Amino acid sequence: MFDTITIIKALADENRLRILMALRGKELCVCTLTELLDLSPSTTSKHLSILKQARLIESVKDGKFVYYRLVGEESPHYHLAKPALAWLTGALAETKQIITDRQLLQEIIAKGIEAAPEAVAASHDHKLYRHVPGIHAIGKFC
Amino acid sequence: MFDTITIIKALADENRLRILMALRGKELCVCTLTELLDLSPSTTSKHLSILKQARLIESVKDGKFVYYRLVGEESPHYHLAKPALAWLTGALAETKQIITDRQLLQEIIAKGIEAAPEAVAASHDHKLYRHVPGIHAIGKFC
DNA sequence: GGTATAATTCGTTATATGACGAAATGAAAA
DNA sequence: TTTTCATTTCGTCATATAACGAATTATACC
Repeated sequence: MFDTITIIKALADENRLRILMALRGKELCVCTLTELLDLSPSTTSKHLSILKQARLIESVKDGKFVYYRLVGEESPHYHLAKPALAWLTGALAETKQIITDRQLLQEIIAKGIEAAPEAVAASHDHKLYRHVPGIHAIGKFC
Repeated sequence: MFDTITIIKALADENRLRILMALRGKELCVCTLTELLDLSPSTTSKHLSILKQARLIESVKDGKFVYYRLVGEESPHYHLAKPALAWLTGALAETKQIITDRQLLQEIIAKGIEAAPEAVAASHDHKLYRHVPGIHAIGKFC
């Protein structure tokens, strides 16, 4: 019961719901999410730590960026997170705010790529892609 | 999105989760829930009003008692409430706290019936059953 | 009628939460 | 090496929340 309450409390904030919906099918770094939500970096980081403590998301460090993603099937916490995320997706994925976020996120990412074309070229050469915040796709880009 | 956030905030409290689980399959009045949760009547009433505003429960007045129940299929809010309640049931129904509550609730109801056998007799005669808080079963008693 | 009981509303209090900026940390770039 | 940038931690503030008791309303009982 305690785990479930922790999850619910983590879900009980609009910005954290937007984060979870933005992370469907991909990894995003803190700065990208900060721009999407229009919050201070410290606030965004705090929201991410709450979601992480609730075992809804996990993080990977890559150079100076920290990428967050929804917990994957291989995580021991997946069985608790999955039903909650499935419900949320059904309830929220096609709401105005989340549709707008999807659009905005595309623009934020496109802007980053345009600003650093050499980084994109490097990533095509299978080198590390550390110059722009960018995005890590998980499975298909949704 | 606003509706879903209202629902999540309504779920973000242990006592309200206990209420929702207690209401599965039956109607209960405020005084029975107050005894189950060991809270003041005003606090219990406030929790119920939050759940009602979130459209997760509805109420029926019967004499001096007010019975609360989970929103039924016929409610226009059912489509929003159902997935949330289904998730919760899966996550919580077999937790220690909720199992204990089921046991305790049986005892509270049994005690009320023992204290007023004539009321039970009246209910068997299809008369109104207003002397003890009691319980209204919805479908099978679960 | 008057009293007792169930429920709600209101005011108060203590705690929890979400926001920010400043400061600290760590890694890449110049 | 020094600087820059991404991130986190910490302290602070304003607001939201959960609890209670007192007062109010409505109904049943005597």
